[in-house]
Amino acid sequence: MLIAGPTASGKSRAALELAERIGGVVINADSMQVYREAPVLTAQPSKEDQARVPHRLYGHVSAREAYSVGRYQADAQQAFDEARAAGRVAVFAGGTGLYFAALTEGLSEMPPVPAPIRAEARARLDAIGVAALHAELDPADASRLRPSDPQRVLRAYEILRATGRPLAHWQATKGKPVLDGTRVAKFVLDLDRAALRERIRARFEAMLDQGALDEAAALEDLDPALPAAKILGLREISRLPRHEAVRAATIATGQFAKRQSTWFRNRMADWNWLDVQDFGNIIPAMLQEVT
RNA sequence: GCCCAGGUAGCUCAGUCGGUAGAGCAGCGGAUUGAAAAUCCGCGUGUCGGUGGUUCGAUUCCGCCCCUGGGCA
Repeated sequence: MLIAGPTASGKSRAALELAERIGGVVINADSMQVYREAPVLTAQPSKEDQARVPHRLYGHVSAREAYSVGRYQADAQQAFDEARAAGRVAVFAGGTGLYFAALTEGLSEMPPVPAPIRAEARARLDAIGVAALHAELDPADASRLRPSDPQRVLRAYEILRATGRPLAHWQATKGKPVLDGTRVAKFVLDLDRAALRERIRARFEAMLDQGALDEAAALEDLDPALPAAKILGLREISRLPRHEAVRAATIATGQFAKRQSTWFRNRMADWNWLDVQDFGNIIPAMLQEVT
């Protein structure tokens, strides 16, 4: 069972209650909840909640590592296989559209890029700029990537350097989805933007009272190039007084929620959409889909 | 009470020598293949405080009123 939804929409709670009812195991599908050092800031399920039902892939890697969709796909595959072997239903819950794509659509097979090449590519990007790096790409990649998109241009450059072939070549191959051949029920939790923003604000206030400042302090020296450095609220907490941090983090998180919604609305249009406004109906609606 | 400054987009402000206005932020829409809580693309959403006057035409000029901030009493 797949439960997607924007941040603060109540996915974790829904997944927990559903898993309890059907003897399932909750598997994380969120790119930031994998980091062990920031359970509060990334809104991971509490220790108590995780004790009620088996949870997988929450805080299972260090924020000082560079995690990725590729690693997620492998981790998710293993967690899923183990759930099945144990005779349990896998309940994937999270807000990362790309991770769900890895589960249901699969990623292209691609060789890993060695760390030295990644470092070198990054240095070159910093040295000559995105547009110039874009000009060095294979035409197949250059034509489909904007010269203003540093992240994708960098990725294409890395792959070209590491494999000698353009990214487009690899992306033309289709990999096997984690849930290939599995019968899945897919749900998107929905809530109107204004209400969501208010929940985000209230949740951030609560995070500050539950140790978010200590988490932020402990990650003060984190390499800004690492994915975990992008955890929402991290920068705001360490640089601003409380009320300004709340305001800034709420805005940043609301903007993120909007991007999530765009993905869900356009890429998960055929999923089962449930309004979180009346949370009581969600679990029954999900159970009805399963039986 | 008097004097000064100001009232323009959700916010902070620019501007129109009279021809109904534009930036940043916020917001909205879209893309999304190993950094995805990332990265990128697109879109001004407005009784120009109110009301009279002058004018072909007023957000702009003039009068009065209201509101905000500062100063003097």
